[in-house]
Amino acid sequence: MEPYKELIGKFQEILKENSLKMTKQREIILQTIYEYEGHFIPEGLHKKVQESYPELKVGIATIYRTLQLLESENIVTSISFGANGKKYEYGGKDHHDHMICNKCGRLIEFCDDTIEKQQEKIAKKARFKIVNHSMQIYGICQECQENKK
Amino acid sequence: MEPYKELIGKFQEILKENSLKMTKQREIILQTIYEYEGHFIPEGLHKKVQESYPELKVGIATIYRTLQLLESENIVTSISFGANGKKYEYGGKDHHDHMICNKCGRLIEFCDDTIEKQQEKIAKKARFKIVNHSMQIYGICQECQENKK
DNA sequence: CTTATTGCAAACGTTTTGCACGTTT
DNA sequence: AAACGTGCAAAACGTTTGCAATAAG
Repeated sequence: MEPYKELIGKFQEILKENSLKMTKQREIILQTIYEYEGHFIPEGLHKKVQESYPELKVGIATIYRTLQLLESENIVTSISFGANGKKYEYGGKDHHDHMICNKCGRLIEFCDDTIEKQQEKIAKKARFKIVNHSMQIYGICQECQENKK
Repeated sequence: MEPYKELIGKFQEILKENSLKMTKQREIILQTIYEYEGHFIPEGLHKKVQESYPELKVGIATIYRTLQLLESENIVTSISFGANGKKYEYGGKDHHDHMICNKCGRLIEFCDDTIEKQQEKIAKKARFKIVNHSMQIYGICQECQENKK
């Protein structure tokens, strides 16, 4: 995975290009996301940031504003859950999709070239310009199948 | 497409199995969904129901409660838009996935056998039991590409 | 010194809930 | 009669916004 140094350099470039400023908050948020294992929700990120840097009193609004910025730059990606908000993850890994367990909520990652290529074909036919895509398979994960009660 | 008579029969069975009751509201909502062309949001469904049966004063809560029930029985399916709610559609048609225009919000349907089969392969490998799946391709639809400003 | 960014609290839109009243079984 | 469903209003939820104060360029 991309080293943190590279990531923050890329972020600084993006900021410069858009006449935005590098702040302590943005740096901490980026770092916390980079170090986050797996998927997270804005509130969880907020708690982690507050725990690590209580003296800064980072507000939840800043978390949301920064996530918006990072998502628009494809540094993080998100999956929506209707009224239940979004889950985010750091996007520096390879592209992948998710299987989502209906019982325990776990996200299992996968990626598949055949599907990726097929998507491109479909979009081309409809003259649809792909920006992004996501695919979810819902069901029951192996563990929950075994723990059935 | 499945005739309405069959649909309502199926619905009545589901209700009986779960010791739920058939009400005027549930019937009207089911019928309105069946007749809905394309995708809808809960508020739109609510308006349509109210217009057709103003004397019943169906509340938005009943719409949400009924949609929950119908979705859990796979009679409708939904796509989430994070904080922006969900779009629903009647699920009695053949399975299909969506391309979603980031500009105008339009949903374009497609379906593809290659992808469907590939999904099954992937799930089998992970011993994940598929209940459902959904796939979205985000981007810009043809029309919005032409109307670019 | 100009402009962007922040935290806070209030506002927002969607969805859910508590409750007394109605309806279905 | 018992159990479930309803409309209503209020609450809850995740998210966004207005604003005065603060910090970065």
